[in-house]
Amino acid sequence: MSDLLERLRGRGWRLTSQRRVVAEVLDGEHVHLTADEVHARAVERLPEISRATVYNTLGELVGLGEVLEVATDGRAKRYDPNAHHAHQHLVCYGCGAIRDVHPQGDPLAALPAAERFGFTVSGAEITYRGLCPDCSAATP
Amino acid sequence: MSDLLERLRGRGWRLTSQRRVVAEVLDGEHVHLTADEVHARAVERLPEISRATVYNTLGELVGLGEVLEVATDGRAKRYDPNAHHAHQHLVCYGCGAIRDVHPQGDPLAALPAAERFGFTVSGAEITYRGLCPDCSAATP
DNA sequence: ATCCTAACTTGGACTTTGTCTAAGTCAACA
DNA sequence: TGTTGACTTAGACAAAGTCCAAGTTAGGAT
Repeated sequence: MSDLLERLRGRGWRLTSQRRVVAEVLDGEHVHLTADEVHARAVERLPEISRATVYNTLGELVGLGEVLEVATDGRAKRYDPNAHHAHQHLVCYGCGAIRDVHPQGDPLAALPAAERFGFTVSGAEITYRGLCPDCSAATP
Repeated sequence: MSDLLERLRGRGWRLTSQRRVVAEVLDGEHVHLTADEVHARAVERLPEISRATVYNTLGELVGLGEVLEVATDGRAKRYDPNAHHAHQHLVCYGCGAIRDVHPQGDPLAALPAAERFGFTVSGAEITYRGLCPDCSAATP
C-alpha cells in the first residue's frame, strides 16, 4: 500500500496522517468495507479523524481509480481496494458475504450491437448471487 | 397488469386502492422508478397515499417476485416491473439513463466451479456502463 | 345487507447514509 | 522557519428508508 501512497503523492496529494490511515485500512486483497466501517477502523488508529474526511478521501481514491465503489445491496456503498485486478462479485443472499470472483471471457462480448442502443459501452459489473456454504447448511 | 392484481389476490392479498394504484404506476415495460417517483405518481391518482404504504407495497411485490429491485448507482433503489423477462441493464455514465438489454448466453456459465467457493449460485445481475448517444454528443 | 376482525394504512418520529460549510490546522515548498 | 493554500473538523443539513401506535377497511361470516 506504500505504493499507493507514493502514487498519490506523485499526483500532487498532500500526504496527511488521515489519508495515510484510510489507505492503510483499505489495504488488503479481499476487503469490501462500507464508509462507516472504514471510519470505525480508522478511528482505532487516529481517534480524532472525522467522518467527513473519510468520505472525502474515499471519494478521491475512487476518482483516481485506486478504489472501486461497489453497490451490491442498495444500502451503503462498499469500497474495494482491488481496483487494479479486473474482477466481479459473488454475494450471499443470506448473510451478505462478498467474494471477489473472476469469470471467464469478456462480458461485453455478450452484448450485441443491436442491444446497445447507440451507447458507447465501456464496462460491465456483474453481481453473482447465491447461498454461501454456511447459509446453505443453515437452510433446511 | 390486471393479471398481476389477480395473481396477488390469489395469494391472499387484500386488494386495497393503495395497492392497486402502486401496481398501476409500475405498469409498463421499461420503467425504472425510485420509490419516491412511484409515490409521486401514486399521489396523482390517490392524494392521501402515504410514503410508508408505497415502501411496504414495493417490498411486498419484490418479495413475491413480481418486481425487481435495481441498485445501479448506490443511491435510491429503482423498481423494475419487468421481472418475468430475464434482462440486464445498461446505464449512462453521464445522465443515468437506464435501458433494458438482453445479452447472449447464460452469465452463470462464465463462472467456473473453482470460482464459486462452495456457493450455490443462482443468479447474476449485470450492469453495463457507457455513454448514451446524447451524452456522447455533448462530450468533446 | 351488515358486522367483525385481522390486515392494511397513516403521519410522524426515527435511523442510516451521505453532503456541505465555516473556521481552524498543517504539509510542503521557498 | 515562515507562509499559504490545501486539508480537516464538528455539526448542521439532506435524502432514503424503517418503525410504530392509532385509525381504517376488505372481505369472509352471520
